[in-house]
Amino acid sequence: MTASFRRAPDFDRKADMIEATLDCIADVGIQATTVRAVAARAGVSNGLIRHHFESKDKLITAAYRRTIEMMSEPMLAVMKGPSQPPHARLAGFVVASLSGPNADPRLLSLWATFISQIHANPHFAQEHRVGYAAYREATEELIADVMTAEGRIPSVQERRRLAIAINAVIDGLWLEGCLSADEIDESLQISIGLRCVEALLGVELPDVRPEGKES
Amino acid sequence: MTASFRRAPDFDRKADMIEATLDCIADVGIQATTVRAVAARAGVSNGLIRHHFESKDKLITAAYRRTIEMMSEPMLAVMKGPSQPPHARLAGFVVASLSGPNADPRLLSLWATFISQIHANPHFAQEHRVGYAAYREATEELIADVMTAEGRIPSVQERRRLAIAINAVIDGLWLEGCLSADEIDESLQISIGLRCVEALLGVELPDVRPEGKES
DNA sequence: ATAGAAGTTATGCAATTGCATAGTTCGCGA
DNA sequence: TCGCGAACTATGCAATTGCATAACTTCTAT
Repeated sequence: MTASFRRAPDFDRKADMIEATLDCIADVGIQATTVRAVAARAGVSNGLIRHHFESKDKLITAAYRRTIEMMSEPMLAVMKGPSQPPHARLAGFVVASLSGPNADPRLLSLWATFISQIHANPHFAQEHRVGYAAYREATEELIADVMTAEGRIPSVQERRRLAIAINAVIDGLWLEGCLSADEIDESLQISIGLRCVEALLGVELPDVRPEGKES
Repeated sequence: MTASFRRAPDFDRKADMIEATLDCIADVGIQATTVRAVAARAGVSNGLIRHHFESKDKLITAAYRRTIEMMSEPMLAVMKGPSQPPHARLAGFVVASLSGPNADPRLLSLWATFISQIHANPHFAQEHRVGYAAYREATEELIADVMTAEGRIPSVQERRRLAIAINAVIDGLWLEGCLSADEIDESLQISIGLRCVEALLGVELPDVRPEGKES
């Protein structure tokens, strides 16, 4: 009966559990993601999860929030990163969206899991709406900056139309890339993305390589 | 104890159960899609499902196959429909992919559910691979025909690159459209899709309206 | 030091779930 | 018409699951 344990010191154990939840969902699917399975992965007792999260639903919602956070990271890095000319910034965004951690098929599994439940779970719908609005907002800004630098100030409708189109291209390429990561070359995916954006905006973008290493 | 029932006559009761499964998944999510829930929706006893399907897993797999079938329908309609000039054919494909039954958010829920399980369930991976290969194959053909009609015969790499890009645009727009069906206008989505394809191929496409009604 | 608060484990329970089994009813061919 | 196979229902069971509870351990404030 001796329950010897070490109390989680600095880092937050909650984060551990959320990470274990994501691992579980990505590995065995949402159906097999039980409280016990998550606890086993996190290396804690199942009771502890209940101690930190009000319910399983709250745990899953937290996992969704974390997923949105992960997917937004490349975008935020570009927005908050060192100030660059608009064209380089947009190109950097495209590259970041299609490579690095974002190109991980695991992320697609997670994303699809939550998206599939948006209609069934009202909490998810809210999380999604907020996250996606911010995403499109940012894209619109990136695009508008490029157009303005070209001397072609877009109307509100034009801004929106371009943002929808470019987001669609990037999302679609991300999807395809993750779905067949073994057949499709990542750099090909990136160059297609850049060329599409160039074609849609009628501009020329600088050549940017992943990880910020420029040629 | 009286178990009065009508035997399913002409139409296949299996199809009923698959449809009920899809309804269930779309409405309440894969987690709440139990054999009993499906049986209730189909208006049959839960034992009957087991009678027609070897296991729940087989039922779900059948539901996935049906989903792929539904999503491929517009594509097949264009491919097998009345022979049209290549440009009209491609435009018709874009329109069909972004409107009609394909634009239903319910379809996105179903698709996302299965996609999210591809990694966890080997059967799904197989179903996906086959279905998607056929899809890309067909797109490549449509595109190649257009390019050939323009007198610009594309190389194998060029064909593939264009197919990936155009598929990505269509998939991405479909995604966005389904995800925010209430905010985004369907016809705007279609016109963006057509303009994107035009930009990517460097061609001009005829104006096509949904449901095959040309203007 | 020491008490109290919070982290953590172990265990149990009622509800659910997939599947099995036995029995009932229907339709069709001989 | 009659019998037999298949469609169908009803019921039960073992395993699982989310959650509750009780007990124990560690940390921190005083």
